[in-house]
Amino acid sequence: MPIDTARFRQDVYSIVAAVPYGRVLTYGQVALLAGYPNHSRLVGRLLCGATASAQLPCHRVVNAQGRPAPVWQEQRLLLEAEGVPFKPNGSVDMHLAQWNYLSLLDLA
DNA sequence: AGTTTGACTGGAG
DNA sequence: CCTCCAGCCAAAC
Repeated sequence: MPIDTARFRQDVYSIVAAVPYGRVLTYGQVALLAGYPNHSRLVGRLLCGATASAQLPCHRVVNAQGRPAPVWQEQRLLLEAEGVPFKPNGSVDMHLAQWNYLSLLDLA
């Protein structure tokens, strides 16, 4: 089953745009929610071209280890400014910051 | 049309 | 915790 790139891109944007302030998602999670589990790299590709768009909080997307993009140091500053919990080694504390359906309970 | 690339991932050392 | 490696797959070259 081939991938619907146009729809995939649209879904990725919608998902990322829905991430609450101070919360993060992983590339794999976005790909999964968009309906294509093994396309985490494609998510990264799309967001790379979306950095210019201030409408999209693409800085709230990190890799599965909670590590920000090595080639984009500004991302860490943006996250810290939102109060995202970082561990001493420089990676996000995913246990606290990752956005999932359970996180919806905290927003109440 | 074939090869290389990468804002990924999970596991191994 | 760190780096390295193989698997991954559409996009870019």
